[in-house]
Amino acid sequence: MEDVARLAGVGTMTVSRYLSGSAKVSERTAQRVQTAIKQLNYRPNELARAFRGQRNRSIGIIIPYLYDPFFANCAHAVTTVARERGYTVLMTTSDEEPETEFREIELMLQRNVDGILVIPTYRRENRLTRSFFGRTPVVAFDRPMSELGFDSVLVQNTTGMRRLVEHLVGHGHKRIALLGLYRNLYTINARLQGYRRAMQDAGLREEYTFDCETESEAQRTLGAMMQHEDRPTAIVATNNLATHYVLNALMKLNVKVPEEVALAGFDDFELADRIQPPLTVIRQPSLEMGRAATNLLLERIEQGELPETGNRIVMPVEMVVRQSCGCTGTSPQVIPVH
Amino acid sequence: MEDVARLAGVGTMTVSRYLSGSAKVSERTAQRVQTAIKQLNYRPNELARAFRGQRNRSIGIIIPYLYDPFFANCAHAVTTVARERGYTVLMTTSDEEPETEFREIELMLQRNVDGILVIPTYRRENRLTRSFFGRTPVVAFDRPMSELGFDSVLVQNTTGMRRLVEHLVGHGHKRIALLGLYRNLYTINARLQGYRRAMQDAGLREEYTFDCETESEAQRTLGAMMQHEDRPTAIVATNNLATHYVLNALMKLNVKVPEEVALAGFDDFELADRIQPPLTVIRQPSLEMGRAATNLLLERIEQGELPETGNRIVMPVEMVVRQSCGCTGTSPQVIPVH
DNA sequence: CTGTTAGCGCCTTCAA
DNA sequence: TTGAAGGCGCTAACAG
Repeated sequence: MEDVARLAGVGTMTVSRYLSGSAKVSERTAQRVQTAIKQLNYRPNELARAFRGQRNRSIGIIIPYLYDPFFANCAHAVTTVARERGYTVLMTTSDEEPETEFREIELMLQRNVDGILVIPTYRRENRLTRSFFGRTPVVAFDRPMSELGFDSVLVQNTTGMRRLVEHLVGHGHKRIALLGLYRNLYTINARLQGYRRAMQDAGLREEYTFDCETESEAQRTLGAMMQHEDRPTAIVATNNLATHYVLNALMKLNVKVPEEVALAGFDDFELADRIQPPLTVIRQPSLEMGRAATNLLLERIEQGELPETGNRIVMPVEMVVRQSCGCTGTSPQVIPVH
Repeated sequence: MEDVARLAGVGTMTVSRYLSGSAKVSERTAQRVQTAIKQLNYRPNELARAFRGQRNRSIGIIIPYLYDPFFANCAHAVTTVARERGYTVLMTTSDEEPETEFREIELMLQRNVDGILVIPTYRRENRLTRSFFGRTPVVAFDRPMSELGFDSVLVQNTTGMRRLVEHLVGHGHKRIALLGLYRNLYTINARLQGYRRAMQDAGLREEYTFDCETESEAQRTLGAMMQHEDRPTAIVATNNLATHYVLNALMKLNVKVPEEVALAGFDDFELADRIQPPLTVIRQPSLEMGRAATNLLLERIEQGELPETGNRIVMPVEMVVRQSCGCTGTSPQVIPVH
């Protein structure tokens, strides 16, 4: 910067002001500075700026996996919003490991990010306290953070699953089973609650299991279930992986969907309407969530205020009715869930 | 740091040395420093370190889209390797816009990243020269960078497609059409070349079109093609999106796969074996690519040497033979491509 | 509108 | 083995 200043015959502050626009610079000097910058091929050192000033114009995001399309979509929205608003994104994956998550958050804090977006790992982490983060804003995302004072962006897990089950009840099903995966995940548990509520409301007997950690276990579980005399006539799955396990298991068991058993899942996926039968699912607004969470975080950063008690933003979901539930329409119907 | 030093009754340098291990610190002082750090809850400021020193322990990565599973997988591998080797990742998306890409790269350079990983947008960018990057190592990824001196990590696009076509020829097909998308993408063009070579080698007439930019255009194109008297008996698609368009179009046109026309695609996807019929595809090693590219970049960074002429690492692909090509095996066969 | 001074937190260099 | 001085590139604060 000094070189530029010298070449332009001004002080470094003039260059600084020209670059940041923090104060007026006369037309003529601006021109000269401009020229000098071009000539020297000068690039301001963002690192020095960040180091000097208070704000860094960067945020950190920690996600369990990037190969999960739902998370990847969220992450895409985050990078997009951040870019539009002039922020740099430090991104890392936790592999659902609390230890990794903790270390990576600490590293980001040490890099003075202005704020942190996190999809917290499911193990209770009493280390992720407000005091750990100091005055750095944090927004939790997809799963709330237990400690008070953290904003959270969530979806309507409970209501979504409830509507899905109600839809199956509407088809006349009396025996509806839930097959699940990762019970200790917040989202999964919330969906389970939705299922339970819907079943209770309909006066039906609940029947749920989380014994399908692997494809073969799912097959055994379903095999046993379907041999039973009063076997379920409909199944809901708590998440994509569970849906796929169930689908594969039913195929191997030669059970026809939806003729012999109806099926519905939570979380839409790209080919849900290309497979046979097209799947009825709850769709989560992944891009909107990423956008909302990032906007909220940037608001907090720019406002400079930490919330007293963390806000909860709950995003609505949609039911995408295709054919696996027993409906016969040829094109999917999208129904908002309230 | 000064506070810590004061509390421990030592100089700041001792603290610094203790933290970085750059010189010996006596057992006793180490203890005292350690305690002081704990007491004050001190965290070293990575930003100041990066600002001061030459190396930053951070890399940047620019990807077109994170919602594309292939890219997301690559990105996952990048974050994993970087984390293991103690690097922070600045990630952003270009949306395939050269302008955005350029600005974001510049921003990363201004943040003094130690190296940059980029999946370059397809428009020729004469601005991305060696001199633009200065002494910052760059590894291009999935698509090579035209300028000399950039390392590139690619897959066997040409050979992969060639084998795929040869496989169809092996099924006895004489009329094999290629349907493509994004012809100006390096990867797509390379695959086209593979198709052409295979067809020439087999003495067959080439028939390829890139008129399927949208689903409806694909349908029109295929509709016309299939009405023809000597219509193709097999189709290859250049990428996932093209495959899906073709699949949907064929379904709407009521053409049975593989009975009436065989189909094979480039790039595997999660549900390729759940759809009807299960798709025969070329599988790209996305995670391995991400790993290889990151390792190469970190090598360059730690070696501190820029390559004279960019190396090309070409990763092998696999052919996953399922049923859409006309094979009848019930479980997919994975065949390495040489 | 413009320049001067000082200091952000760390580490390289030199001296003890 | 330890400490003191100085400066990385930038900008807030205060003059002019």
